[in-house]
Amino acid sequence: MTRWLTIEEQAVWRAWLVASSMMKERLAGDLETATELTDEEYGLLVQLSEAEGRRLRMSSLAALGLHSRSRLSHSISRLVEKGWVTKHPCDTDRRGSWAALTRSGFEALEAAAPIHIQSVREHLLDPLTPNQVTQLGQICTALAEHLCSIEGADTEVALRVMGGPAPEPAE
Amino acid sequence: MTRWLTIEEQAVWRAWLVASSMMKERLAGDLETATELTDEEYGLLVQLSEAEGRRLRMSSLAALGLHSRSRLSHSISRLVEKGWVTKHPCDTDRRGSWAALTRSGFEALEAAAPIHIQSVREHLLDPLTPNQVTQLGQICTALAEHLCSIEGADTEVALRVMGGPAPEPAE
DNA sequence: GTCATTTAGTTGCTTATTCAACTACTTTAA
DNA sequence: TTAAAGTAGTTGAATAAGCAACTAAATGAC
Repeated sequence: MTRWLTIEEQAVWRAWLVASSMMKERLAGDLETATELTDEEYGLLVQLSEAEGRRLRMSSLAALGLHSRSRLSHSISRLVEKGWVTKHPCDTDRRGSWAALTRSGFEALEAAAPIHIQSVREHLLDPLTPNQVTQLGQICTALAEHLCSIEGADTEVALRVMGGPAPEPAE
Repeated sequence: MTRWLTIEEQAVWRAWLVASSMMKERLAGDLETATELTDEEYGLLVQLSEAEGRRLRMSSLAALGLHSRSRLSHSISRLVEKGWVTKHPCDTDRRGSWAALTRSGFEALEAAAPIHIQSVREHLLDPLTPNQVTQLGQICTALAEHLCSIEGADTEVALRVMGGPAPEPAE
């Protein structure tokens, strides 16, 4: 027998659903209207910018959970066409290849970062009390831990790595 | 000058990002492996099921914020092909049309609902303390209110209406 | 060594999403 | 009453995403 949601549980679930979907849409919108990067591109470039040598193996990039392998391949090709990323072969494993951030990719990212940060502040942090911000951090960490454990992913990696906010403002 | 995020703020933002994207993916996955409905289809059918007479005008459906107008048109066509929805013209406004849930659409939804509820419990509610569930509800409501106010949407409608969990178990 | 497996990554095909243009109807207002 | 503007919804072409099949290299068992 199914245990249905109580009114309160339903309200929490719907609030979560609405907030998370609107948030995603809003942040993507802000980014895309004010910069030359889409949300998706921003995410990938951030990953590259934060990696050692500003480059990552395709597999590592895929493992961050942003994309399926094939989607990543397609997306990176587009970034290469735009001149923001270059690819070169890996010499320790000749199947592999590196995706590396170019100068102009980094500049695009630098230009976009303030917009993005501002947007996160305005829509996520500022509407909440300082207490709520703390609570939200704990709650989302707990949820992420649960979800990572289920699919055998490493929470530390997921939280350190995904969808970060900014490249270092200076080199 | 950009005011960058503190370490703590960054952690909150990333935890939110990771949790919300993994949650979405997980719930969609659970639904799609255990039922004949995709996440998107489920959302649309739920809306119809909860509406007066189990039907809605295309415009109302679009206004719920799930989809753009054109995407909705395409999606509904697919649902019609699958026999879960029918369309008929509106007589008070001859530009308009109704999308109505069919018997078999309702049955598909009924079959899927317990899976979905179970999934929401398991991944969203159960990993949190009762206190955290309450806090999360308040936080997400605040965020939804903020986001709705920005885009002139009605929070009440958004929270009442979007992506609900279930049709009534019996007629 | 060599054959089977696994891993890295790409490609092509199908399906879905977006964007802009379009039809058709309604409303406003002169 | 009729022209202008707005609203409801669809369509088609372009772009992106997802899936399955594929190449190529590495690993592992014997």
